Amino acid sequence: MRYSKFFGKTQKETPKEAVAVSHKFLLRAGFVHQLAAGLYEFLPLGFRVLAKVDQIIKEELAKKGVQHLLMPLVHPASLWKETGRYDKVDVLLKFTSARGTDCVLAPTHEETVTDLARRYIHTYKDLPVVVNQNQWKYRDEIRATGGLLRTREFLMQDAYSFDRDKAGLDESFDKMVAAYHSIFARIGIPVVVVKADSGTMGGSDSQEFGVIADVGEDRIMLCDKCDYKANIEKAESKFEVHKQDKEMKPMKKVEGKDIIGVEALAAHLGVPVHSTTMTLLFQADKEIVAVMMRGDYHVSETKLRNYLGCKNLNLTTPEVVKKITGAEVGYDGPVNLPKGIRIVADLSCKDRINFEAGANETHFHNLNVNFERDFPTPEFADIREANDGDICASCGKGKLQVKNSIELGHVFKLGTCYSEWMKANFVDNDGKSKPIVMGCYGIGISRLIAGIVESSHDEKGIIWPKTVAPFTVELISLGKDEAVLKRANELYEELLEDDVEVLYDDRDESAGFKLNDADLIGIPLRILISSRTLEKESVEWKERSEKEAKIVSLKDLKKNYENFIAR
RNA sequence: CGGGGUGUGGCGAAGUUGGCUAUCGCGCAUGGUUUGGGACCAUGAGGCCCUGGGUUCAAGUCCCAGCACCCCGACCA
Repeated sequence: MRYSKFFGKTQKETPKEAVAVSHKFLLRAGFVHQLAAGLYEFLPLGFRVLAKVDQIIKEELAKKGVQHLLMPLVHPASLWKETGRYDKVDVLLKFTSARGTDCVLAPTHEETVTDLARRYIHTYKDLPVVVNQNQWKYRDEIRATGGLLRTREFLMQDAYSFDRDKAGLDESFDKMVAAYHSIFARIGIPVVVVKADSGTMGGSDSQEFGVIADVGEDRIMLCDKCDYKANIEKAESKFEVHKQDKEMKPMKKVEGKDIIGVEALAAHLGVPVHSTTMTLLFQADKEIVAVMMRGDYHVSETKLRNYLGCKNLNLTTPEVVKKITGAEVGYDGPVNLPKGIRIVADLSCKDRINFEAGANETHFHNLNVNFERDFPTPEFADIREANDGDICASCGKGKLQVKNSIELGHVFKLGTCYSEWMKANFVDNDGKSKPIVMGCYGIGISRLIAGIVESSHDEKGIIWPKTVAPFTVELISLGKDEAVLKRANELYEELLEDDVEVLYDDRDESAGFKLNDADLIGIPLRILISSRTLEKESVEWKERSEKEAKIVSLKDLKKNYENFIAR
């Protein structure tokens, strides 16, 4: 392709909306254009990258026997009502067709794929099977951010496995995890795999594939001694145990007016932060639960939700707090709560003696509170979000470090929830009808592109890995010298003959202009011809990832190129 | 969903207490000089100053309403 005829040009100035590095470079270099919030057009450069990633994913999955298919973007609402997700998924865009049918734009495809399964899978002999599609999704996010990092409409690879039992699912799952590793390895992006929560998808044993980057919205914890890795929502750590009093002291009510935050409170009361207690009232489905957390930790709502086994979990409103405790928010405590309120305390609260807690009276706290004596001993559970620097629960030695990560892929063992909701059953070899055991596996393809840029760039622009670069070679001619232009044109034709994906910058522009554009676009190999190089029957050879260029003679070009590709 | 911010040629911006023909840089077109790290000269094209309403002799500028986009937050008691 001649750059002079190419659709989509570079820009010198960064559009003001771009904050994330990937967003800036992808816009400036002409890979994408923003149509509206969270909606992007892929220009020829961007589309070429998208197509390559798409292709790599399909090839790697096919190697594992995964079969490709394609399901619609528009679904009848009835399908979503079957699983109950019609009213539950808040990013679901609902609309009515011209014929008056209620429809949704698919944010994911469990419903349609399970519908296909119940139509086409009848016997255990049809199992196991894994199907995949790379299809657009629409999620009506309230807030799209960071360019391609979080869009409303995005291309996603989503595969679904069907097995006759749990053991089969484990096998399919492992196969898909292996496929994901080969996909990311082939693309050349370093991924970190962490344990994660399965969220509204349902299921268990979920793992996230992410790339570490400051702009990432996920926080993951990595142990610096062992290979324990987990999303912060799930991470398990050891809490520091502090020396406790031997004897219980009498409980004492003290004033702490207008003191916000545990640190200020601890200072005011003259007690260590770890002996303070936050008591939070949660609405867990229909039940109200009081949650006690040691002052130096925060509640992991994910852990709490999993422990309680509830679907919806929210903090109660200040009005409800007032009604239940009789006090303003901020003074809730476990003592004198109305009878029947379930109390769950984090493990870090256990074995404490003489701790602080809110007094359920505006402006007042209790000191020297004790379990059993002052209120019924609560249930204890790990509902704590690990702090940066906590000791790893897995090896007991290393420290957990928090890193930001961009979630690129997510795999879940769904089990039988969808097949039960939608009656996708098969007849097993014992003659009994059983629900199909499912797994699902997704990669955000458009987000992956942003992830690649986030993890592979320098101050001048993008550095594309060879496998997904929009072109493999950028050929640049410098100057107006007839001989140079002639040789460059010949070389361009030769490269095309050899099926090399080449972008030929044939524009009549200054050297700096063209070289800066090349750095920005980030094509892995740059071959430059000028009168200076032509004198020596050679070209300048510069790999985007290398600092220095070298001179390669024209007759050795092909050999060098073959080596470059093979590397 | 809460808070904050921004809307002016394709991009980035300036535009004072309301005032005369809406300004600058980049980009674009034409001609010429240049060509190894975003060259230069000359000429030129390109505007519903987000939309609607209002105030005024006069509105890019003030007021009201709306729309769009961006950022932060959305449990920390």
